[in-house]
Formats: sequence, C-alpha cells, structure tokens
Amino acid sequence: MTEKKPFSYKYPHPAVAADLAIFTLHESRLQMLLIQRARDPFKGRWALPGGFVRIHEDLHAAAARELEEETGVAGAYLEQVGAFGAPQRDPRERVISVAFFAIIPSDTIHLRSGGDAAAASWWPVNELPKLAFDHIEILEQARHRLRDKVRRSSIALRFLPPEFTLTELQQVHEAILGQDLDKRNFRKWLGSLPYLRATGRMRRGGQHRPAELYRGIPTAYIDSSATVTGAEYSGSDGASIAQAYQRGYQDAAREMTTAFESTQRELLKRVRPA
Amino acid sequence: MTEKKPFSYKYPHPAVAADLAIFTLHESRLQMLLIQRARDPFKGRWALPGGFVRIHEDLHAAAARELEEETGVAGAYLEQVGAFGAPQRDPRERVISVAFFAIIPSDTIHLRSGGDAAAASWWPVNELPKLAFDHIEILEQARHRLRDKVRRSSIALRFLPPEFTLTELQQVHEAILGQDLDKRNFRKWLGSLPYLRATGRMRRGGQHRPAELYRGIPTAYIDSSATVTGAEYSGSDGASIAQAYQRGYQDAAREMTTAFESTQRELLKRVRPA
DNA sequence: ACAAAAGTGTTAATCTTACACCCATGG
DNA sequence: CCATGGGTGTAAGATTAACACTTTTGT
Repeated sequence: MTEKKPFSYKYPHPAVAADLAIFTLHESRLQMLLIQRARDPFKGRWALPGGFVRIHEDLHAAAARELEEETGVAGAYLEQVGAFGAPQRDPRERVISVAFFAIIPSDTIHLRSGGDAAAASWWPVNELPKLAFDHIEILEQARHRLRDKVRRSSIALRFLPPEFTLTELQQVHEAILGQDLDKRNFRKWLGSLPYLRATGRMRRGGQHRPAELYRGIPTAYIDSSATVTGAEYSGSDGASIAQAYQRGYQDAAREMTTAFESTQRELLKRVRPA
Repeated sequence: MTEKKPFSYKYPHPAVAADLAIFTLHESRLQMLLIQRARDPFKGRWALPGGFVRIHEDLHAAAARELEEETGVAGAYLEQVGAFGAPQRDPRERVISVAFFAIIPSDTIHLRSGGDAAAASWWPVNELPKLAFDHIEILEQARHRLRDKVRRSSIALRFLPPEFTLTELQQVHEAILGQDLDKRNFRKWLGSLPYLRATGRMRRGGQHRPAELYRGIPTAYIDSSATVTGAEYSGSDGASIAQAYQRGYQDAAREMTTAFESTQRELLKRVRPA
C-alpha cells in the first residue's frame, strides 16, 4: 500500500501549484471558468483550474499550460497575481499556489474537461458557487487587480477579438467595473488613449446604423520613441499619440509591452517565419 | 560524503524561499538593505536578504521572520510582491522565491549580520551594486509597486516615526518618486487625505521656525462607518473625513487596514493586555 | 539682524461630469 | 415608417499646476 517516493530532500519542501482565474466576457457579463472537483478534498465543490508546476517549468509556462489544457486557448493574456501559501490551505500536504489571472477573448470559448475535473463551466462573477480551498480569496484579489488595471491599461482589449466596436469595448469596462458608463464621456476618454485605431471598416448587424470597427495598436508604435517622433509631425494623429503618451500613458504602454511579450512567447511557438 | 535526505515525495518538489526588498529613508534618500553573500553561488555579490520558508510556516510569517532576523525590527510593513520562479534562477536546485517588500521607519535602523551574509548594509536605490540571482528584477518590481502605492495610500507614513512633520513626509514622497514636489500643492493634497491629524505639538530644531507634528489616524476612524458617522457632525473634521472618504479614499483606507492587520499580527505577540 | 526652514492663496489650465438629440440601417 | 443601437458637443464643476512672500526661531 505504500507508494514509492523517489524524490528526496534534506529539508522538507512544499508542493507548488499554479491556479488560474480565467475571465471572459459572455452575454455582456464578466464570467470566470470553474471546474467541479471530482475527488476529495472538496469533492463536488467548484474550484479554480490549476495544477502542479513541473520541476523544470517556469511559473508562467505552467499557468499557460494549464490554461491551454483547460480551454484550448494558447497565447491568452496571463498575469501573476501572487503566491498563496497558508499552511493548511490544502489538507493533503503543504501546497503553495501561485495564482494567475487570464483573459480569453469572448469569441474563443471552448472547454475541455481535464483530469481532475468532473465538469467545467463558466460562471458570472456575481453568481459564484461556494469555492474549494482558499480560492475565493485568490479570486477576489484577481478581480481587484482586473478592476484596477482596466482603467489604466489597454487590458480591456484582451476580452475582445482583434476588431471590435466601441460599444463592445464599453461593455467590457462596464462588466468589469460593475457600473454603467456614459457613452459620450467614455468615447471622449478613449480618444485620449494612444492605443486605439479606427479601421474604417464597419460591422453591420441588427436593424440599426453600422458600427465602426477599431483595433489595438501594437506597442511598437507608442513606446517612448513616439514622444520624439510623433511631435515632429503636423499630422494630428502622431502628435496626439505622443501627447497622450507624455501625459501619463506610460502605464498603458508598459502594460501592452508586458502583455505582448507574454503572448508573443506563446505565439512564436506556432508561427512560421514569414 | 552523501548527506541524509529524509524528506521524500512521489514527485519532485521545488524549494520555496522568501526574499525581501527592505526599504527605508536615510539621509533623505530611499535606501535598501542588501547582504553580501558569504558563499557560492554568487559569493561576494550583494543580494536581497531572504531564506527558506519552513514547511508549516505561512509565507508572510516567513518574510517577517527573515526581516526580524536581519534588522531586529518586528511589525514593519510587509507586502507580497509576487513569486519568482524561473527554472535556473538558482543554480543549485529549483527555488521558487516569494518576494516581499518591507518598510522600516527611518529611526529604526539597526543591523544584524545573519548566517549567510558576510556583511549587510544600506544602499541608496540609485547606487546599487550588481546583484546576485534575479534579484534586480525582484527589486525593480518592488520599487515599481512602492511608487504606485505612495500616491494612492498612506504607505509613506511607514517610513516615518509615529509623529512627523509635513516636510519629512514630503521628503519621503520625493525620495520614492525621484522628483521634487511643490510644497504648497503637496500640502493642499495632504489636506484632502483622511488619515492625517495635527497633534498641536511642535518640533523645534535648527535656527528656524518650529514645525508642527502630525500623526496617522488609525483606520478605525476612517473606515466605511465614517461615511455615516462623520456626516452627522457639524465639526468640520469629521465631515471632511467622511467626504474625503467618499471621494475615493477607500483605497487608502483599505491599504491602512491591510497594513494594520499585518502589523497587528506581529505586535500582538509582544503586547500585554491593557 | 540674518540665516534657515515653516507656513500660506490665487489664478489659469486641464480634466471630469452631466446631459439629449440626430443618424443609418433592417425589417 | 418605425424600432434599434450608433454617433456626436457643450457647459459647469472639480482638480491640478504654477508661482513668491511672510513667519518664527537660533545664533
């Protein structure tokens, strides 16, 4: 009945897991992915997806792997929230969990049911069931981080496909902040951001005026060099980007850089040279 | 020559350490504590203080323990920055480091030289030596967090003794932000914060006008109940606190709560009932 | 009396908020 | 022609930024 335990250390070591708060926008609501535990402890309870970090695996890579196993999505936005390590958080053994939050675009919702899970499904963040372990705490920190960031970065774009309407973008903000926003003020604010560009294309659908489609501008165009470059142009576009940048959108720029870097790492794995 | 390794697991487990970016204000500059490594790897290099988390020890408690071992200070402000776990960050074995930043008041600077350290000393953050491991990365994240928080929380008070002058508080902000601030605007801004109270006492020293001493108000007075309570009073103090609170100082309040909680845990250990 | 830091207000510019109507399309 | 969501501007209020002189003390 005794298992083989071939990995030995001079001092006791905890296990390290990566847990994920995976957000998406679905039916105009912020939703997150939970799995129902198939085994004890907390059998039947809902929990954040996650799993153990492999011994030579980077934390971020472990989270990305779990994310892909669970959703089939590679290259989603992924950001560390922090480590959770209360001694008794897992009754089996000491487990330190490094939590991440992930955002997957609302047009990318597939699910796979993994090994530990009896079921996986999306839950609106305001109607969550009781969670296993200390996952409610992890989740609250992730939500808080998301709320903070949505105002100061381009992270909202991560919830949307590459082209989107401003109304869709507004719905992302409203879902995350949990409050309605004024359409005109919201658009005025967007106008001051350096990372949105109208495509000129339209989305038509429903019996109403078509909406213009926008895209996020990759960071390259708005990093610090834009301050110098943009200012020389008479074209209002470059100038306003530079100006907006100077007025404190470094945060947004930095965030996009980080985001792109992390995504890039994943994407590069599956892209042939052009 | 083979060591005994009595702790065995079915799967390999990483070691988990807590590393600390310990900040203080010294000679009007933001400084941090580094230790010089006595052993390989990186023998002779400077590094963040830290050590392994014990198997039944909370992460926060491990950081607090290291902090006290290194500085003799208990109950300092301590906040997690995140987990750092690149596979080769420590050449000896897989080590995942949970980083914290700590703030110790500028009147509390004692040092003890611990086991691993050949020496420990304070370094101005703008004149740091080359660091061991990935500590420069940890430190940059900690500094960034500190800069972000100083504007949106009462964290600056942590650098000061319980009573301080507004000029001292301004110096804390200037040291952290790395830029000079306008005295009048700074004070106007302080006036809008809910957590400062003039004591009426003065500090005299030097051949100039004495400065009034201030204190931080414990969170109890400014948490959400203040919104209700304060508004009923005609006394301008309560009302303005409530008002300021409503206008978005929840952040400050929450931060102080967190800070107080973490400190309290430490302090309660050494306080007799009144 | 002078050197040194403490303390104090006003104005212009910018940013934020509140608010209501016309437009283009599909049915 | 009507229902639906898309798109647009202005004025008042709040916040931020720039800026210089008087006060109080110790020597």
